[in-house]
Amino acid sequence: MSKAKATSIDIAHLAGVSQATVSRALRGSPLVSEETRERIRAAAEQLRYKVDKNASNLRLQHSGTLALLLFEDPTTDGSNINPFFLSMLGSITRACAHQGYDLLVSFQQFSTDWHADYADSKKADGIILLGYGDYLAYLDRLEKLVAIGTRFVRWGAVLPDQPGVSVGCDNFSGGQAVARHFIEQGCHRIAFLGDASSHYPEFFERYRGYAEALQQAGLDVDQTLQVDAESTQMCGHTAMSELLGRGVAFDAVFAASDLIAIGAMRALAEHGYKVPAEVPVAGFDDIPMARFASPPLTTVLQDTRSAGEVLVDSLLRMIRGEPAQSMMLPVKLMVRQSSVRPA
Amino acid sequence: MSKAKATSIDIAHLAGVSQATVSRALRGSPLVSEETRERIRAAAEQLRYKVDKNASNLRLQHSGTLALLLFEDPTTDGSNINPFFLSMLGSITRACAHQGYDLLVSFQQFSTDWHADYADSKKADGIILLGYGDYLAYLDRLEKLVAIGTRFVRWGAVLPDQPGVSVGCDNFSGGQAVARHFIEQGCHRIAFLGDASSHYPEFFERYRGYAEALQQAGLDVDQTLQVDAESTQMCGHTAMSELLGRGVAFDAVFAASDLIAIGAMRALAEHGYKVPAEVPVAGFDDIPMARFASPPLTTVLQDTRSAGEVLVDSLLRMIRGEPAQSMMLPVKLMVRQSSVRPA
DNA sequence: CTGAAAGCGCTTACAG
DNA sequence: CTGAAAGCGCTTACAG
Repeated sequence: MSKAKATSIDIAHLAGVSQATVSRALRGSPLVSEETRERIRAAAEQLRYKVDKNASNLRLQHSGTLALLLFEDPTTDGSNINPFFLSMLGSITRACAHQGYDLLVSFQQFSTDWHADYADSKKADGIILLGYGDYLAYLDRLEKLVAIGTRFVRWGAVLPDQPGVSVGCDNFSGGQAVARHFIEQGCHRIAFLGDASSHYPEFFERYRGYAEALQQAGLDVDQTLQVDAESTQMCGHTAMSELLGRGVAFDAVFAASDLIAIGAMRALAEHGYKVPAEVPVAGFDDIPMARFASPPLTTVLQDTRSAGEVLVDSLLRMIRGEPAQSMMLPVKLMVRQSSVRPA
Repeated sequence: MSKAKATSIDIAHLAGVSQATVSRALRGSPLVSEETRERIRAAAEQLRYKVDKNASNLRLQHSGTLALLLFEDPTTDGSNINPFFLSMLGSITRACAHQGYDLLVSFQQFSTDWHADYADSKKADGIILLGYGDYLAYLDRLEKLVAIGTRFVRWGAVLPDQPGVSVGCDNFSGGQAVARHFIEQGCHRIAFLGDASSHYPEFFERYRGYAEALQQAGLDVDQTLQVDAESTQMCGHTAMSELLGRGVAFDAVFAASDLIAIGAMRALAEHGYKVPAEVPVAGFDDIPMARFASPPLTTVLQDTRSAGEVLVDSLLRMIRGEPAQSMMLPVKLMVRQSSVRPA
């Protein structure tokens, strides 16, 4: 199609210098005279020369690339990615660009033996782990990663004694804020839709915050008001139907994620309940569609923008051999119509 | 942290063979006896060996990687990526994984001199171009890409005589379908919100489809019913306000994208108009939040899933040196509440 | 300030 | 079926 790509030798010939000098000039070494450098730059431009990254990386023993591994729970229908992760992906991409790193994106089946392939094969200098799934099943993989010295950060619940570095939001406070918001409006029997066990620590923290708020208000934490659900609309719909089927009284619904909340609202509507007049509802995440739900969904904002920056910064710090710690990001209750009973 | 990564030489020593044989065995060459191969596989596993991609790629002169360049219009607020592109990104990622390719994701300022850096530097074997922006300004870059033999596909309007390979949906038919849907309900003065010039060919095709449907129905195409807007909610809001300010009569609104439609619906609500009772509205794209808009938004589905597959397949075909052509994907009108006047 | 040379870790003709 | 050797295109100590 077009003649083969120019190499540094071609530039050297054109500029009348050695190949080594071309490399130095282009990498900005101070050992090259301005005059020579200019000549080389011109030659490089003329031949549309670009440093071969494979050769350069091989020599430098690094890649200038970060890998983002997106885990998806295999139980989801697989056709659409959770919008929360998509927006994390957007912010991580931006943060990488800012730092001059490339970002390799990959979906992983939770079952595959993914650990460290990217790092071991030198395709990436470090790894960002993103996604839900059974945390306990995932834990020993993390430990293995730490053991072999792979640099990685993960997004998720930030708990004591975790392997590696984690970045997550303050799920506990978020759960607390939602529960308090309902309690302030006089709700006493607040249902919780979402898994609440150490298998899903993010949801569990939200649940713990919710339970704490109830107890502080002198309210019971009633197990029959909790229904397991993973983060999809369908699960939300199912869980809500399940709750309605139980026949227990409740006066508010706290869904562990926005997708669950949206599914739950649909179930409520199908059963003839009015949100928020009869049942106030709140979610968690503040995905883009939350504000466009009907009614607009009260939720807890996870700031994906700063989350992406913190993830990338922490990882880069580890790559440079600097210390990096786990970090918990603040959340913010976004009160919208779905949770506010008309006066 | 941990000892240096194992190389093929380490494996060779361990397995008692030459380094060349290790390479052959691991690449599945038939020139290696099963017995030897097994021994090597075991040694590799024991040392947790992974082929160094930089070395391998350098030798093989390819990268096994595709680059996705996401252009964003610099006039948007920059904090959030268009959800439509996000879902394209999701589907492209999946398609790449399917084909065993890695995906490098990068945001590009429309102004930067992006062309072919990824390909020239051998970081990627081919490029996928995604994003709006002034098409005319972008055209000569495409031509340059073609000239230097870069393999790429772009998502966008599929027009005659375009440089390179394009994949896009049938915007014309989509626009036509929306207009007809309104006309069937007796609407005569359908406003169009969105740019309608060759600078934005996707919107323009939608507009042309709309105009064609009007003419076929014997209706006027009234220029005062068209308002420029880029694909953001804010622009939609502004455009709708502008239209209302003009004081011209209209009985339906066709927004060139869902984001525009959602912004327009908010403006309509602020001005006291009921959708769809007083003004039916439709959008384009079918982004996830469309069905959760209030009322749920009638729109034109672009099948991002197959779009991603077609983009990746076409690019891979080009990389293999096979012929690849531009392709137009079918669309589907999704009728929801926002466009249907109550009887 | 510049050049000759070694070497990063692979893959694959070439020879056996 | 296996090994010795060349070479992919860089970067950087070493020598001048």
